[in-house]
Amino acid sequence: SAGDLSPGLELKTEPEGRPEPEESCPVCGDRVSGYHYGLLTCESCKGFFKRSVQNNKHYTCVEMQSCPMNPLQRKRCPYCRFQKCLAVGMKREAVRADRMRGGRNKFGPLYRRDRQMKEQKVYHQTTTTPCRIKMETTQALQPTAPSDLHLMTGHTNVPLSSDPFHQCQVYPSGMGQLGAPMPLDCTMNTDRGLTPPSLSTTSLTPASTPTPGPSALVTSTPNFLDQLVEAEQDESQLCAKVLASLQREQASRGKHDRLNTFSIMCKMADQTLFGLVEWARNSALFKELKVEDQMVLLQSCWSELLVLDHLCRQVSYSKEGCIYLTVTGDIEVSTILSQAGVTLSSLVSRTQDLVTKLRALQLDRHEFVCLKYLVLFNPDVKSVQSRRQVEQTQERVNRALMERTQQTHPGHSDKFGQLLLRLPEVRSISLQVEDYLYQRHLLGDLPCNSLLTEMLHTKHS
DNA sequence: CTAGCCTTGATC
DNA sequence: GATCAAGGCTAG
Repeated sequence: SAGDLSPGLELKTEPEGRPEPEESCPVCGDRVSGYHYGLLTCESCKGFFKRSVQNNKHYTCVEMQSCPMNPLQRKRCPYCRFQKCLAVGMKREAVRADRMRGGRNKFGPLYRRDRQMKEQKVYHQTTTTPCRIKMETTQALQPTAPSDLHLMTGHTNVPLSSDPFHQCQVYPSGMGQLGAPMPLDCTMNTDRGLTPPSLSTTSLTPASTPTPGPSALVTSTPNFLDQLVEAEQDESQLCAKVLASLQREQASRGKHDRLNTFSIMCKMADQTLFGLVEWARNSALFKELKVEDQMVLLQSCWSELLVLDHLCRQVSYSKEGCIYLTVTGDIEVSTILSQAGVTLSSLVSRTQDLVTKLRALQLDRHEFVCLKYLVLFNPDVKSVQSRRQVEQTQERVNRALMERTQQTHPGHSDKFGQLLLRLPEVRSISLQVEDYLYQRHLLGDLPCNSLLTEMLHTKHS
């Protein structure tokens, strides 16, 4: 029609209109065209980010990874541009793997909240008499507002390593859209009460009741190992927990926003971690330790326990050439290797090698439990107070393991020694896992408020 | 490859 | 039915 005023012109000729909702693109400073992949950006950065993620681009910078980003120079270095995109908080998850058009995703509410917050800001700038209704909305929004993880990434130059799982989406069966909308996936986990509590000092304290005298366990009994094994948690229980947690998560998302494999694995790891902490806290041997020692031990070995747990699951359940992932069914190793980046590929193949070795050794449940205890009771952990006690327990389990392997495999050359020789590799893998997870965490890929993140943080702080 | 404009479609 | 963030298309 005759109007034909470009929006830009319209704004310039209307200085006293609304207090300028026009922002500049946080990536390059160009004019924003709307919310794209998590925040307000310009049209070109939207397109650039989409192409980069869709085609799994890996750029390199020929300069110092700090190239200027403005509308004129943004084309020069896609590496720095993409880094900037991630740093300001553009979300890979918002790029659809199935390329489905139209519709909305889980960021809809986020966008609305962001808008409201901006409105509030403007409102407070322009008036000094806040009205009640507005205050109420602000309060309601306050707690969830600044939770974005990417704020913490700042301008770190995390190398854009593997970006494996974003393309391969898995749809666990039975994931309907249940009612109960969750506030926002990146906010507080209100259901923490149902799952084992977090590792913070407060939560560990009440459960630990240092047994005064020598318990039945501590005096050497012939069933020592059996008792340890009995305390193990059931695999099907874990599976149910993971599924429940995944269903909660999926329920809070839209159809377009299916959890990808990486998110699913994070959830699994998180639930497993809860289970492991619970396992330790319920263990009679562990309860005898001071709470502070319990803390530092768990903080030191959680990833090893996680790896060990994974290994045992693979030895027991996985098919040849596949990784058994509890809820997603089997995933072929070759598939992962073809999609994963360097770090993850190496992790997967190292782990698979270990699985092969442990399978050849015919690792059984009793031995696995022993290994877990050996890892947990690590007297070499710095700042352990009752070092002697930890040492003695470790030695005790060690002896039990030795006796058992000699009993059950009298003909086996040295199963005991062979098992112990695997532990350094477990440790090494676990460290690599931590590194990998921390990198993904910095990229904003890890769900916030997970025990996993908490553990990562205590180590890196 | 870039970026402006176009088409889609779940949600409001 | 309007909205508006997804993906698609295509000159440059």
